[in-house]
Amino acid sequence: MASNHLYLVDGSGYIFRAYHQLPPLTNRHGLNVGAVYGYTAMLWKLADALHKADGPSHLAVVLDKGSHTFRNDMYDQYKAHRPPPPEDLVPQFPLIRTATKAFSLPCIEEEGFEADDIIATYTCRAVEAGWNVTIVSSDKDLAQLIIPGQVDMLDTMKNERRSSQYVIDKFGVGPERLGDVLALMGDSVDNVPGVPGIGPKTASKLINEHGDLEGVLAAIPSMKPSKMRENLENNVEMARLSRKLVALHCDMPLRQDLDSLKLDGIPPEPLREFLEDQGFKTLLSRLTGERPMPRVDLHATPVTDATAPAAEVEARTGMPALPELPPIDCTAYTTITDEAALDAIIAEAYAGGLLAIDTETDALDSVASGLVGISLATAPGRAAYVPVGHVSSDDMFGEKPPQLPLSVVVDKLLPVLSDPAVLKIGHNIKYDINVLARHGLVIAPYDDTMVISFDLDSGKMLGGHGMDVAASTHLAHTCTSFKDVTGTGKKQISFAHVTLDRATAYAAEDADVTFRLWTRLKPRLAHEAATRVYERVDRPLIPVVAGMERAGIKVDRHKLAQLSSQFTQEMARLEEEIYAEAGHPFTIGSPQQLGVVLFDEKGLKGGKKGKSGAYSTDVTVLEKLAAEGNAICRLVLDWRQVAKLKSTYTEALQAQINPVTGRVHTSYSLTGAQTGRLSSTDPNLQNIPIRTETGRQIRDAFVAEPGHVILAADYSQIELRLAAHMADVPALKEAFAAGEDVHARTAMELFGEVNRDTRGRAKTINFAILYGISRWGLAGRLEISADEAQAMIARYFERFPGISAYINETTEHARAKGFTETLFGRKTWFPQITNSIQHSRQGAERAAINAPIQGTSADIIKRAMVRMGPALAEAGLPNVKMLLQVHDELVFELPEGDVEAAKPVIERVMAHAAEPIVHLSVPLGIEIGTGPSWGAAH
DNA sequence: TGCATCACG
DNA sequence: GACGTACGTGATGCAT
Repeated sequence: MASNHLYLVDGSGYIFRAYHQLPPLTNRHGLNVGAVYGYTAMLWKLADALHKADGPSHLAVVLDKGSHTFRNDMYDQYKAHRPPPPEDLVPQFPLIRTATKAFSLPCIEEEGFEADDIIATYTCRAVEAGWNVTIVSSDKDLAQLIIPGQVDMLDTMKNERRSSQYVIDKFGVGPERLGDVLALMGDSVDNVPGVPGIGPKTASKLINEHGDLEGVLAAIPSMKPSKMRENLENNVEMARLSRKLVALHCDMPLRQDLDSLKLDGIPPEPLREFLEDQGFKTLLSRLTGERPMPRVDLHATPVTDATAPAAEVEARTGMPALPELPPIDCTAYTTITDEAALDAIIAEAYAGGLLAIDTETDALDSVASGLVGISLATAPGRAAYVPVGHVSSDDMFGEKPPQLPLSVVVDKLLPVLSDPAVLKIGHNIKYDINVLARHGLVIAPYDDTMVISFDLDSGKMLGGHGMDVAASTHLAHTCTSFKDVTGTGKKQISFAHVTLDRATAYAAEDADVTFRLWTRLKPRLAHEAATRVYERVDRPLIPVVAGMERAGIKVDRHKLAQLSSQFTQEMARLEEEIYAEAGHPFTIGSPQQLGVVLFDEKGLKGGKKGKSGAYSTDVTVLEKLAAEGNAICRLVLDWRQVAKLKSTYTEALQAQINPVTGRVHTSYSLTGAQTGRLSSTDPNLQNIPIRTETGRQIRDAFVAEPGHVILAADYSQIELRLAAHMADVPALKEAFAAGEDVHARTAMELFGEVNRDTRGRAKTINFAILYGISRWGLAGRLEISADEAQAMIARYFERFPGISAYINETTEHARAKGFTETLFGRKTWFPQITNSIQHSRQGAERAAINAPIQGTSADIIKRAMVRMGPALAEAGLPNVKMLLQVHDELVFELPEGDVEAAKPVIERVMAHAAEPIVHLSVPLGIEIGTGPSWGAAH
């Protein structure tokens, strides 16, 4: 028996939510239609489920009409505090009606009645008739209507069906008692008063104890005296009124009967016209069947139109549009296998003064991999591939393809690669510098289109600044993907096994694309005031970082192995104890299983969180439970720490030791962090433990060669110093100038006394300021109430007035211009800062507050790195090698005998790295330590 | 592949 | 009408 299933769409509720959660979108009339688009896509999805299991057989959209309802007659404050809808949402209301009509769906609205009551009435009628009902809404009031097995709710934005279990999880009572709980809680949005001091937890507790609201009110005299009893006594009538306000009414007059809501598919014509008018192309193409149905990701931010940048750049900077480039043709490239052809392209490079270059290797690691081929481009479309390390491919039956000997290619390229008259262009040229350095080749001068792209557009390019993203953004070109050439997974082959024609098409394209990118991006540097940061900070850093990667750092394998076995024993011991506490073995590393053990089996209270609905078992939760005396939590915390150290550090690090050099060579990304910081991968040497004693032991495995020592030099409190300078805070500047303990000084200003507690709190607040504070966040960190946190922030701003001005000016600038700048002019873009979704926007604001500070710090240490080599050489210390950078720290390896001479040079270079471009009003403090290992140098 | 967790500045 | 609580990273193990 096919049963009827009625879908009731809460259109008014949906549009508010869609407005805040979906990206803004403009139709051809210039109207913002983001919410309408979301609504249209949702209706499409619902209508499309017609006849599917759980899909609708009947459907109606219900809208609010007018603002005065019988609830206002009951309580004049009802919904009184609600702010007027945002300006660009208002014109979308009528479009909702238009959209619904375009789908030929019934649209129900009654003057003087709220959508909720109409939905309730239809639900009751349908239930009486034995139908199933799905209410498409996320309004918690409507959850009162849920009936297990017959009525449920659908949240289309989270793609989540909600049954009575959802109500029980969220409100502690079933749908039939939800009204009583809501009445006690009140609702600040609808201005339902409720009872002060009673939130969801207390409300559900009371209702579960006393049955319903009247039961609770009747029980007041038997309650023991408390603030809560007092609140209840004083608000009996308010509670009764609230109960009436939240109650849903099933007796509204219905103009359309149930059967008239039948859904019979959607006539295409009015819909097509509507979609065309609004410019909803994706939906339109689905309607006309031009393209297979792509999955619409409603949350995706629209990507920059690949053809737009030139015009956009022109509009923004006045830079004239550049001439068109010829189309990219991957079949037009040549494979160079004889000397004459190589000579010819080198001659072209000399003639034009430009040579784009890209190297292909047999692995991703620039220090360990072998050279397979080099591609060269001398003009857009004019590119060639020089294979040098290809071996037999599958279809060549073991025949090695013809190619020039590596030594010949190296000899021929050597002069042009270092010729000052030929600019070499690479995309991530650090990689090529390292690969070619192992064959004695030096590249100079050079440009790097990846770094240029980063210096122009940091924060704008969602997928990073790699070749594929850069090509599609700036050239509207989709590159041949590496995986298309080499395959993927088990079938993946090394580039050395790729046939020459395929290799040429792929590799020469990269050189061609690099050349084209340079023609597009290089001119923008000057027009967008990014030349200084590129030429004075980032470009000169490239060979310096390349050198650090090649140098690597010596790691004591035995020390790591010894730690590993120590950790293994420790874990085994903890495991046993944990299993004993739990009563059975389980996978401790599985947060899911751990959650079951702690919260279901042992009954600890910790609640669920996160959209997956899983229990959270992170440190903050476990620490709290451990402090309450739950032994198992402390054991799990200890186990986690040791497991982390073992898997991420002692084990993985041993595997990363290069068998040839006996050292670990990390790879730094110059474009990975939006603020301008470096990042480190394979392995990440910027997160080696230091905060705990056990973890610190890992640093002891980073050692110097015999006769040498490790020297670590740190900027002390550099970000706080920069904040003091940039926000112009006299009290902080004085403290730094006098060499005082700034956190203590802050504690004095805020609390009037300095002790361990106040200094610790002051330190937290100082950091909070750098990260863009919210009272909620600070409250959580300090374990105080939001009000107290608010008072503390107010006091901070009062004592350090420059700070609040800095925050306001920085966010204002970011909003107006779209980016922030460091003292050296490095830009970071914040496209989300005008996002209509509140939390996206606020996230961008916090990041914008932090970026100038973090970014200036990055600029300074980068300048120190650039100057360090020449300064040491000039001081007669060529054997001092810079190995690592960890954001505010530089790590060196040097002969023992050089230590005393090197210290003042390193100190001076770091302390004065900002000059002469920037003069800081605070000194930069440097702390230096030395020892046989990295651990000992701290 | 996504999520949770945790290592660093 | 609901959200989710500090900035910036990268690596790992589990579960799907």
